[in-house]
Amino acid sequence: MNVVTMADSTDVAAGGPQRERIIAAAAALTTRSGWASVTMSRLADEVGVSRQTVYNEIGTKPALAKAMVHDELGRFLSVVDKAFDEHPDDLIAAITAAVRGVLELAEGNTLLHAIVSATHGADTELLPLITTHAESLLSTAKAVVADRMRPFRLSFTAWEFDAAIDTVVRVVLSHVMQPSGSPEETAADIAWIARRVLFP
Amino acid sequence: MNVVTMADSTDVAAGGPQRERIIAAAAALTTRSGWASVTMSRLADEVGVSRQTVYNEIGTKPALAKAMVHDELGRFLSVVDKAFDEHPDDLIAAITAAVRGVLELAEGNTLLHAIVSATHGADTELLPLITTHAESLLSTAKAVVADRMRPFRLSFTAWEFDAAIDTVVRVVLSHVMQPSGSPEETAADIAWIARRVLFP
DNA sequence: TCTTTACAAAAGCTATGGTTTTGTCCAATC
DNA sequence: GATTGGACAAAACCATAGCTTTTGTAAAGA
Repeated sequence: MNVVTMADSTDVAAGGPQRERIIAAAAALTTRSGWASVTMSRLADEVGVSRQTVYNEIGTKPALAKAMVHDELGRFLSVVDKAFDEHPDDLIAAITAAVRGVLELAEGNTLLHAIVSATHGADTELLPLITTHAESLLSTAKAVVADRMRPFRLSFTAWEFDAAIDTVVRVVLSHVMQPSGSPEETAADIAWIARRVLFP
Repeated sequence: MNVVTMADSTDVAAGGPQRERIIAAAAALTTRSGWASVTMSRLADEVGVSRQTVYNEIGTKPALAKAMVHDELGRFLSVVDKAFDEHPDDLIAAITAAVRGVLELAEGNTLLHAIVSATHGADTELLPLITTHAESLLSTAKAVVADRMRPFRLSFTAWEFDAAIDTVVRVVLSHVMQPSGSPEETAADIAWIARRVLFP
Protein backbone atom coordinates (compact mmCIF):
# COMPACT_ATOMS: atom_id res chain seq x y z
CA MET A 1 0.00 0.00 0.00
CA ASN A 2 1.51 3.26 -1.01
CA VAL A 3 1.40 6.52 0.80
CA VAL A 4 -1.39 7.94 -1.32
CA THR A 5 -3.96 5.29 -0.56
CA MET A 6 -2.77 5.40 3.01
CA ALA A 7 -3.69 9.05 3.05
CA ASP A 8 -7.09 8.13 1.65
CA SER A 9 -7.68 5.52 4.29
CA THR A 10 -7.25 8.08 7.02
CA ASP A 11 -9.96 10.30 5.59
CA VAL A 12 -13.23 10.69 7.40
CA ALA A 13 -15.20 9.96 4.24
CA ALA A 14 -13.25 6.91 3.15
CA GLY A 15 -16.32 5.24 1.66
CA GLY A 16 -16.86 2.20 -0.48
CA PRO A 17 -15.59 1.16 -3.89
CA GLN A 18 -18.20 3.28 -5.65
CA ARG A 19 -16.54 6.41 -4.36
CA GLU A 20 -13.63 6.28 -6.77
CA ARG A 21 -15.85 5.71 -9.77
CA ILE A 22 -18.08 8.62 -8.79
CA ILE A 23 -15.15 10.95 -8.38
CA ALA A 24 -13.66 9.84 -11.68
CA ALA A 25 -16.97 10.46 -13.41
CA ALA A 26 -17.19 13.90 -11.82
CA ALA A 27 -13.76 14.73 -13.15
CA ALA A 28 -14.71 13.50 -16.60
CA LEU A 29 -17.91 15.55 -16.57
CA THR A 30 -16.03 18.61 -15.37
CA THR A 31 -13.43 18.42 -18.10
CA ARG A 32 -16.08 17.67 -20.72
CA SER A 33 -18.63 20.35 -19.92
CA GLY A 34 -17.45 22.32 -16.93
CA TRP A 35 -18.03 22.13 -13.20
CA ALA A 36 -21.23 24.14 -13.48
CA SER A 37 -22.84 21.36 -15.51
CA VAL A 38 -22.04 18.66 -12.98
CA THR A 39 -25.21 17.74 -11.13
CA MET A 40 -25.68 14.92 -8.68
CA SER A 41 -28.25 13.30 -10.99
CA ARG A 42 -26.06 13.47 -14.08
CA LEU A 43 -23.23 12.11 -12.00
CA ALA A 44 -25.33 9.22 -10.73
CA ASP A 45 -26.50 8.43 -14.27
CA GLU A 46 -22.95 8.53 -15.57
CA VAL A 47 -21.84 6.00 -12.98
CA GLY A 48 -25.01 3.97 -13.27
CA VAL A 49 -25.90 4.41 -9.65
CA SER A 50 -28.66 6.10 -7.73
CA ARG A 51 -28.47 9.69 -6.78
CA GLN A 52 -28.75 8.72 -3.15
CA THR A 53 -25.62 6.65 -3.40
CA VAL A 54 -23.73 9.67 -4.58
CA TYR A 55 -24.85 11.51 -1.49
CA ASN A 56 -23.99 8.56 0.72
CA GLU A 57 -20.53 8.15 -0.75
CA ILE A 58 -19.53 11.74 -1.30
CA GLY A 59 -21.84 14.10 0.49
CA THR A 60 -22.54 17.64 -0.59
CA LYS A 61 -21.34 19.29 -3.75
CA PRO A 62 -18.58 21.28 -2.09
CA ALA A 63 -17.44 17.95 -0.66
CA LEU A 64 -17.46 16.54 -4.18
CA ALA A 65 -15.23 19.39 -5.28
CA LYS A 66 -12.81 18.70 -2.46
CA ALA A 67 -12.88 14.99 -3.20
CA MET A 68 -12.15 15.58 -6.88
CA VAL A 69 -9.22 17.81 -6.13
CA HIS A 70 -7.92 15.46 -3.46
CA ASP A 71 -8.24 12.52 -5.80
CA GLU A 72 -6.39 14.35 -8.52
CA LEU A 73 -3.75 15.30 -5.99
CA GLY A 74 -3.39 11.61 -5.26
CA ARG A 75 -2.47 11.04 -8.88
CA PHE A 76 0.28 13.63 -8.60
CA LEU A 77 1.51 12.16 -5.34
CA SER A 78 1.63 8.73 -6.92
CA VAL A 79 4.12 10.14 -9.37
CA VAL A 80 6.14 11.43 -6.46
CA ASP A 81 6.01 8.04 -4.82
CA LYS A 82 7.11 6.31 -7.97
CA ALA A 83 10.01 8.69 -8.44
CA PHE A 84 11.21 8.07 -4.91
CA ASP A 85 10.76 4.33 -5.32
CA GLU A 86 12.94 4.40 -8.40
CA HIS A 87 15.75 6.34 -6.76
CA PRO A 88 15.97 4.88 -3.28
CA ASP A 89 19.50 6.07 -2.60
CA ASP A 90 19.83 9.26 -4.61
CA LEU A 91 17.69 11.99 -3.14
CA ILE A 92 18.48 14.55 -5.80
CA ALA A 93 17.65 12.10 -8.56
CA ALA A 94 14.41 11.30 -6.79
CA ILE A 95 13.51 14.96 -6.48
CA THR A 96 14.38 15.62 -10.11
CA ALA A 97 12.27 12.72 -11.29
CA ALA A 98 9.42 13.64 -8.98
CA VAL A 99 9.30 17.25 -10.10
CA ARG A 100 9.61 16.37 -13.76
CA GLY A 101 6.91 13.74 -13.41
CA VAL A 102 4.57 16.07 -11.61
CA LEU A 103 5.02 18.84 -14.15
CA GLU A 104 4.58 16.47 -17.05
CA LEU A 105 1.41 15.16 -15.50
CA ALA A 106 0.24 18.72 -15.03
CA GLU A 107 0.92 19.52 -18.67
CA GLY A 108 -1.43 16.84 -19.89
CA ASN A 109 -3.98 17.00 -17.12
CA THR A 110 -7.30 17.98 -18.63
CA LEU A 111 -9.06 18.47 -15.30
CA LEU A 112 -6.36 20.83 -14.15
CA HIS A 113 -6.66 22.78 -17.37
CA ALA A 114 -10.43 22.94 -17.00
CA ILE A 115 -10.01 24.38 -13.52
CA VAL A 116 -7.25 26.81 -14.38
CA SER A 117 -8.77 28.15 -17.55
CA ALA A 118 -12.27 28.57 -16.18
CA THR A 119 -13.18 32.23 -16.12
CA HIS A 120 -16.97 32.43 -15.87
CA GLY A 121 -19.30 31.98 -12.95
CA ALA A 122 -19.68 28.66 -11.21
CA ASP A 123 -16.92 27.04 -13.24
CA THR A 124 -14.43 29.10 -11.26
CA GLU A 125 -15.55 27.62 -7.94
CA LEU A 126 -12.77 25.06 -8.12
CA LEU A 127 -9.93 27.50 -8.55
CA PRO A 128 -9.69 28.59 -4.90
CA LEU A 129 -9.31 24.96 -3.88
CA ILE A 130 -5.93 24.82 -5.58
CA THR A 131 -4.84 28.43 -5.08
CA THR A 132 -6.10 30.49 -2.18
CA HIS A 133 -7.72 27.79 -0.06
CA ALA A 134 -5.28 25.01 -0.71
CA GLU A 135 -4.15 24.41 2.84
CA SER A 136 -5.33 20.82 2.88
CA LEU A 137 -3.71 20.23 -0.49
CA LEU A 138 -0.46 21.73 0.76
CA SER A 139 -0.44 19.79 3.99
CA THR A 140 -1.20 16.49 2.26
CA ALA A 141 1.54 17.03 -0.28
CA LYS A 142 3.98 18.12 2.39
CA ALA A 143 3.21 15.04 4.46
CA VAL A 144 3.92 12.75 1.51
CA VAL A 145 7.16 14.48 0.59
CA ALA A 146 8.26 14.52 4.21
CA ASP A 147 7.59 10.78 4.54
CA ARG A 148 9.67 10.06 1.48
CA MET A 149 12.53 12.31 2.49
CA ARG A 150 12.76 11.21 6.11
CA PRO A 151 14.50 7.89 5.33
CA PHE A 152 17.42 9.79 3.87
CA ARG A 153 18.26 10.85 7.41
CA LEU A 154 19.36 14.34 6.60
CA SER A 155 21.02 16.16 9.45
CA PHE A 156 18.51 18.95 9.80
CA THR A 157 16.56 20.35 12.66
CA ALA A 158 12.84 19.81 12.47
CA TRP A 159 12.10 23.30 11.31
CA GLU A 160 14.85 23.29 8.72
CA PHE A 161 13.35 20.10 7.36
CA ASP A 162 9.86 21.60 7.36
CA ALA A 163 11.05 24.80 5.72
CA ALA A 164 12.75 22.90 2.92
CA ILE A 165 9.72 20.77 2.25
CA ASP A 166 7.28 23.66 2.48
CA THR A 167 9.35 25.53 -0.05
CA VAL A 168 9.72 22.75 -2.58
CA VAL A 169 6.02 21.90 -2.41
CA ARG A 170 4.97 25.50 -2.89
CA VAL A 171 7.37 26.05 -5.76
CA VAL A 172 6.26 22.94 -7.57
CA LEU A 173 2.61 23.83 -7.05
CA SER A 174 3.34 27.26 -8.43
CA HIS A 175 4.84 25.72 -11.54
CA VAL A 176 1.95 23.31 -11.86
CA MET A 177 -0.44 26.21 -12.12
CA GLN A 178 1.85 28.54 -14.00
CA PRO A 179 4.70 26.82 -15.78
CA SER A 180 7.55 28.97 -16.97
CA GLY A 181 9.60 26.38 -18.81
CA SER A 182 9.57 22.76 -19.83
CA PRO A 183 9.19 20.15 -17.08
CA GLU A 184 12.79 19.12 -17.66
CA GLU A 185 14.15 22.63 -17.29
CA THR A 186 12.07 23.40 -14.24
CA ALA A 187 12.94 20.09 -12.65
CA ALA A 188 16.61 20.80 -13.21
CA ASP A 189 16.25 24.25 -11.67
CA ILE A 190 14.48 22.95 -8.59
CA ALA A 191 16.87 20.06 -8.26
CA TRP A 192 19.77 22.48 -8.30
CA ILE A 193 18.17 24.46 -5.50
CA ALA A 194 17.47 21.27 -3.61
CA ARG A 195 21.05 20.10 -3.89
CA ARG A 196 22.30 23.40 -2.56
CA VAL A 197 19.87 23.30 0.33
CA LEU A 198 20.21 19.66 1.23
CA PHE A 199 23.89 19.04 0.56
CA PRO A 200 25.75 22.27 1.19
CA MET B 1 13.72 57.28 -8.84
CA ASN B 2 13.29 53.80 -7.55
CA VAL B 3 12.90 50.65 -9.52
CA VAL B 4 9.14 50.52 -9.12
CA THR B 5 8.37 53.83 -10.77
CA MET B 6 10.98 52.94 -13.33
CA ALA B 7 8.93 49.89 -14.14
CA ASP B 8 5.87 52.12 -14.46
CA SER B 9 7.61 54.50 -16.78
CA THR B 10 8.31 51.71 -19.21
CA ASP B 11 4.65 50.75 -19.44
CA VAL B 12 2.70 51.43 -22.58
CA ALA B 13 -0.11 53.08 -20.65
CA ALA B 14 2.09 55.26 -18.49
CA GLY B 15 -0.40 58.11 -18.51
CA GLY B 16 -0.73 61.35 -16.63
CA PRO B 17 -0.87 62.21 -12.97
CA GLN B 18 -4.56 61.38 -12.77
CA ARG B 19 -3.79 57.75 -13.39
CA GLU B 20 -2.52 57.03 -9.92
CA ARG B 21 -5.49 58.66 -8.24
CA ILE B 22 -7.91 56.69 -10.42
CA ILE B 23 -6.23 53.42 -9.62
CA ALA B 24 -6.15 54.22 -5.94
CA ALA B 25 -9.85 55.03 -6.01
CA ALA B 26 -10.55 51.79 -7.84
CA ALA B 27 -8.70 49.87 -5.14
CA ALA B 28 -10.63 51.70 -2.43
CA LEU B 29 -13.93 50.96 -4.15
CA THR B 30 -12.99 47.34 -4.62
CA THR B 31 -12.10 46.80 -0.98
CA ARG B 32 -15.16 48.72 0.17
CA SER B 33 -17.84 47.11 -1.98
CA GLY B 34 -16.24 44.57 -4.26
CA TRP B 35 -14.91 44.62 -7.80
CA ALA B 36 -18.36 43.99 -9.24
CA SER B 37 -19.55 47.33 -7.94
CA VAL B 38 -16.73 49.31 -9.52
CA THR B 39 -18.07 51.17 -12.52
CA MET B 40 -16.27 53.71 -14.61
CA SER B 41 -18.80 56.38 -13.61
CA ARG B 42 -18.54 55.71 -9.90
CA LEU B 43 -14.81 55.71 -10.29
CA ALA B 44 -14.84 59.03 -12.12
CA ASP B 45 -17.11 60.54 -9.48
CA GLU B 46 -14.92 59.27 -6.68
CA VAL B 47 -11.88 60.95 -8.22
CA GLY B 48 -13.82 64.03 -9.26
CA VAL B 49 -13.01 63.56 -12.89
CA SER B 50 -14.98 62.82 -16.02
CA ARG B 51 -15.71 59.32 -17.11
CA GLN B 52 -13.92 59.96 -20.34
CA THR B 53 -10.74 60.78 -18.46
CA VAL B 54 -10.87 57.39 -16.84
CA TYR B 55 -11.04 55.82 -20.27
CA ASN B 56 -8.23 58.00 -21.53
CA GLU B 57 -5.97 57.26 -18.58
CA ILE B 58 -6.75 53.62 -17.98
CA GLY B 59 -8.62 52.11 -20.87
CA THR B 60 -11.02 49.22 -20.57
CA LYS B 61 -12.14 47.57 -17.39
CA PRO B 62 -9.88 44.52 -17.73
CA ALA B 63 -7.06 47.04 -18.16
CA LEU B 64 -8.19 48.69 -14.94
CA ALA B 65 -7.97 45.34 -13.19
CA LYS B 66 -4.46 44.81 -14.47
CA ALA B 67 -3.49 48.36 -13.52
CA MET B 68 -4.82 47.89 -10.00
CA VAL B 69 -2.94 44.67 -9.50
CA HIS B 70 0.21 46.11 -11.01
CA ASP B 71 -0.06 49.18 -8.82
CA GLU B 72 -0.51 47.07 -5.74
CA LEU B 73 2.45 44.98 -6.81
CA GLY B 74 4.43 48.21 -6.93
CA ARG B 75 3.69 48.74 -3.26
CA PHE B 76 5.09 45.32 -2.47
CA LEU B 77 8.14 45.92 -4.59
CA SER B 78 8.74 49.21 -2.82
CA VAL B 79 9.07 47.23 0.35
CA VAL B 80 11.59 45.01 -1.38
CA ASP B 81 13.51 48.06 -2.56
CA LYS B 82 13.54 49.57 0.91
CA ALA B 83 14.75 46.32 2.44
CA PHE B 84 17.63 46.14 -0.03
CA ASP B 85 18.44 49.81 0.49
CA GLU B 86 18.71 49.23 4.22
CA HIS B 87 21.04 46.25 3.92
CA PRO B 88 23.38 47.21 1.11
CA ASP B 89 26.09 44.74 2.06
CA ASP B 90 24.25 41.86 3.68
CA LEU B 91 22.24 39.97 1.11
CA ILE B 92 20.69 37.55 3.57
CA ALA B 93 19.61 40.38 5.82
CA ALA B 94 18.14 42.14 2.83
CA ILE B 95 16.22 39.06 1.79
CA THR B 96 14.97 38.47 5.31
CA ALA B 97 13.79 42.05 5.64
CA ALA B 98 12.25 42.01 2.17
CA VAL B 99 10.31 38.81 2.74
CA ARG B 100 9.15 39.87 6.19
CA GLY B 101 8.10 43.26 4.88
CA VAL B 102 6.23 41.79 1.95
CA LEU B 103 4.38 39.29 4.14
CA GLU B 104 3.52 41.92 6.71
CA LEU B 105 2.18 44.15 3.98
CA ALA B 106 0.17 41.22 2.68
CA GLU B 107 -1.28 40.56 6.12
CA GLY B 108 -2.75 44.02 6.33
CA ASN B 109 -3.56 44.54 2.69
CA THR B 110 -7.30 45.00 2.37
CA LEU B 111 -7.33 44.88 -1.41
CA LEU B 112 -5.49 41.59 -1.38
CA HIS B 113 -7.96 40.20 1.10
CA ALA B 114 -10.86 41.41 -0.99
CA ILE B 115 -9.43 39.59 -3.99
CA VAL B 116 -8.50 36.41 -2.18
CA SER B 117 -11.71 36.04 -0.22
CA ALA B 118 -14.04 36.82 -3.11
CA THR B 119 -16.11 33.78 -3.93
CA HIS B 120 -19.09 34.99 -5.94
CA GLY B 121 -19.44 35.98 -9.55
CA ALA B 122 -17.72 39.01 -10.94
CA ASP B 123 -15.85 39.67 -7.70
CA THR B 124 -13.68 36.65 -8.48
CA GLU B 125 -12.47 38.10 -11.78
CA LEU B 126 -9.39 39.46 -10.08
CA LEU B 127 -8.19 36.19 -8.60
CA PRO B 128 -6.70 34.75 -11.80
CA LEU B 129 -4.57 37.87 -12.18
CA ILE B 130 -2.60 36.93 -9.09
CA THR B 131 -2.80 33.16 -9.37
CA THR B 132 -3.21 31.41 -12.68
CA HIS B 133 -2.52 34.32 -15.04
CA ALA B 134 0.17 36.05 -13.07
CA GLU B 135 2.94 35.83 -15.60
CA SER B 136 3.34 39.60 -15.87
CA LEU B 137 3.27 39.88 -12.10
CA LEU B 138 5.91 37.20 -11.81
CA SER B 139 8.17 38.67 -14.44
CA THR B 140 7.94 42.16 -12.96
CA ALA B 141 8.76 40.92 -9.49
CA LYS B 142 11.58 38.77 -10.79
CA ALA B 143 13.06 41.70 -12.68
CA VAL B 144 13.09 43.84 -9.55
CA VAL B 145 14.62 41.15 -7.37
CA ALA B 146 17.19 40.37 -10.02
CA ASP B 147 18.16 44.04 -10.27
CA ARG B 148 18.68 44.24 -6.55
CA MET B 149 20.63 41.02 -6.29
CA ARG B 150 22.91 41.61 -9.24
CA PRO B 151 25.17 44.12 -7.44
CA PHE B 152 26.12 41.44 -4.94
CA ARG B 153 28.07 39.82 -7.75
CA LEU B 154 27.29 36.26 -6.88
CA SER B 155 29.28 33.70 -8.77
CA PHE B 156 26.44 31.99 -10.51
CA THR B 157 25.71 31.13 -14.06
CA ALA B 158 22.84 33.01 -15.62
CA TRP B 159 20.42 30.15 -15.29
CA GLU B 160 21.39 29.42 -11.71
CA PHE B 161 20.74 33.04 -10.92
CA ASP B 162 17.38 32.92 -12.71
CA ALA B 163 16.39 29.69 -11.02
CA ALA B 164 17.13 31.08 -7.58
CA ILE B 165 15.16 34.22 -8.23
CA ASP B 166 12.27 32.42 -9.84
CA THR B 167 12.06 30.17 -6.82
CA VAL B 168 12.17 32.86 -4.17
CA VAL B 169 9.59 34.97 -5.99
CA ARG B 170 7.20 32.06 -6.40
CA VAL B 171 7.57 30.95 -2.80
CA VAL B 172 6.98 34.41 -1.44
CA LEU B 173 3.96 34.87 -3.69
CA SER B 174 2.66 31.55 -2.47
CA HIS B 175 2.96 32.74 1.12
CA VAL B 176 1.37 36.06 0.26
CA MET B 177 -1.73 34.25 -0.91
CA GLN B 178 -1.62 31.45 1.59
CA PRO B 179 0.45 32.17 4.67
CA SER B 180 1.39 29.24 6.85
CA GLY B 181 3.13 31.08 9.68
CA SER B 182 3.94 34.55 10.89
CA PRO B 183 5.88 36.83 8.53
CA GLU B 184 8.88 36.53 10.86
CA GLU B 185 8.85 32.75 10.83
CA THR B 186 8.34 32.50 7.09
CA ALA B 187 11.00 35.11 6.44
CA ALA B 188 13.41 33.15 8.58
CA ASP B 189 12.58 29.94 6.74
CA ILE B 190 13.08 31.51 3.33
CA ALA B 191 16.22 33.29 4.44
CA TRP B 192 17.65 29.98 5.62
CA ILE B 193 16.95 28.47 2.22
CA ALA B 194 18.44 31.50 0.52
CA ARG B 195 21.61 31.30 2.59
CA ARG B 196 22.04 27.66 1.67
CA VAL B 197 21.49 28.35 -1.98
CA LEU B 198 23.52 31.53 -2.27
CA PHE B 199 26.39 30.80 0.12
CA PRO B 200 26.98 27.07 0.14
C1' DT C 1 -5.91 68.63 -21.50
C1' DC C 2 -10.10 67.81 -19.65
C1' DT C 3 -14.98 67.94 -20.09
C1' DT C 4 -19.45 67.46 -22.04
C1' DT C 5 -22.64 65.27 -24.79
C1' DA C 6 -24.08 61.77 -27.69
C1' DC C 7 -24.52 57.16 -29.16
C1' DA C 8 -24.95 51.89 -30.07
C1' DA C 9 -24.04 47.58 -28.16
C1' DA C 10 -23.62 44.90 -24.34
C1' DA C 11 -24.55 43.72 -19.85
C1' DG C 12 -27.22 44.07 -15.65
C1' DC C 13 -31.51 44.47 -12.81
C1' DT C 14 -36.61 43.48 -11.64
C1' DA C 15 -40.22 40.67 -11.53
C1' DT C 16 -42.69 36.77 -12.81
C1' DG C 17 -43.37 31.91 -13.12
C1' DG C 18 -41.71 27.46 -14.13
C1' DT C 19 -38.07 24.08 -13.80
C1' DT C 20 -34.06 21.99 -11.85
C1' DT C 21 -31.12 20.96 -8.16
C1' DT C 22 -29.88 20.25 -3.57
C1' DG C 23 -29.86 17.82 0.53
C1' DT C 24 -32.40 14.87 3.74
C1' DC C 25 -35.54 11.26 5.18
C1' DC C 26 -37.48 6.76 4.98
C1' DA C 27 -39.65 2.54 3.41
C1' DA C 28 -38.71 -1.07 0.18
C1' DT C 29 -35.48 -4.17 -1.98
C1' DC C 30 -31.57 -7.02 -3.48
C1' DG D 1 -25.72 -3.79 4.75
C1' DA D 2 -25.72 -1.50 0.84
C1' DT D 3 -28.55 0.33 -2.62
C1' DT D 4 -32.58 2.01 -4.42
C1' DG D 5 -36.68 4.82 -5.42
C1' DG D 6 -39.94 8.06 -3.95
C1' DA D 7 -41.10 12.03 -1.56
C1' DC D 8 -40.13 16.41 0.10
C1' DA D 9 -38.97 21.58 1.24
C1' DA D 10 -35.72 24.96 0.32
C1' DA D 11 -32.76 26.86 -2.58
C1' DA D 12 -30.83 27.71 -6.92
C1' DC D 13 -31.34 28.20 -11.67
C1' DC D 14 -33.67 29.48 -16.22
C1' DA D 15 -36.59 32.02 -19.57
C1' DT D 16 -38.90 35.95 -20.80
C1' DA D 17 -39.81 40.63 -21.06
C1' DG D 18 -38.97 45.40 -20.36
C1' DC D 19 -36.20 48.73 -18.20
C1' DT D 20 -31.91 50.69 -16.62
C1' DT D 21 -27.11 50.76 -16.26
C1' DT D 22 -22.67 50.23 -18.10
C1' DT D 23 -19.31 49.94 -21.58
C1' DG D 24 -16.50 51.76 -25.00
C1' DT D 25 -15.92 55.10 -28.76
C1' DA D 26 -16.49 59.44 -30.93
C1' DA D 27 -16.78 64.33 -31.77
C1' DA D 28 -17.35 69.04 -30.33
C1' DG D 29 -16.54 72.59 -26.86
C1' DA D 30 -14.21 75.14 -22.51
